[in-house]
Amino acid sequence: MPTLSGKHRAKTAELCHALADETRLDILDQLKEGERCVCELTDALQAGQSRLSFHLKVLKDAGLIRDRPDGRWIYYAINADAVEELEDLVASLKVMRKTVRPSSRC
Amino acid sequence: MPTLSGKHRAKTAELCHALADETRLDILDQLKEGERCVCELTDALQAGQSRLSFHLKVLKDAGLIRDRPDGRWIYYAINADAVEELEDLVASLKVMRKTVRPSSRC
DNA sequence: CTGACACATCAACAATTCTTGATGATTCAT
DNA sequence: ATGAATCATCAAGAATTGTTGATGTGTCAG
Repeated sequence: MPTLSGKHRAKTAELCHALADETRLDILDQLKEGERCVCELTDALQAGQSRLSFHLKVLKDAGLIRDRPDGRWIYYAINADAVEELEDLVASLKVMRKTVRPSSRC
Repeated sequence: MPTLSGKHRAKTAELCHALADETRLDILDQLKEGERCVCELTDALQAGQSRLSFHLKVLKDAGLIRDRPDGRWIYYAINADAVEELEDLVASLKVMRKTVRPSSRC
């Protein structure tokens, strides 16, 4: 339901912003394999703990991932709902007019 | 074909970055109705010509739009190919393992 | 209770991105 | 030719974003 225009515009921009960073794409690529805690991610990607924590927060705020605290660890995983929102965005881009010249006025 | 990992990662990030701005989402929303020249866009959205030119370049560099010079005007339109790339990205996010705990080591 | 571990948060700095106004190139009308 | 219109580009500053190292919080093992 969140698409290009209207009040969802800001949320759409936030969602895309979260995807607009290579470190965060790496994180998502890891999470595709299943839940991961931060220390596993710092191993897999070669990044400092502070840096990963920052990017995980960006992804979480955008709703792309969720966290599940378990004792001393916090497990992160992809949030399937957010992926659906992305599908809606792409779908809305596909709905294009085929008319070539409906405008004027310059 | 461009997904999360590998050499396409940078291009994916660029694509998402182009979508991560409200002004650019507004532009795409306008272009959904068909081709538009810059002066039509400056009218529709309330933005200076210089500012729109900047964002149009970002969208064009990412491959999301194309331009068609015609005399004194330049018409911009959505590039359908880029939308397909976005579909691939979303599709790659949907392919998730359902296993909950394949990892260890912390 | 103490020390080690996993993680978040903060502060300071670096890097990138966005905005604005000015200038330049090209096209068209007269 | 001249002047106006459309658009790109540039330079400078503002704003946002990302990085790094230090510090703080909660949890577990001994």
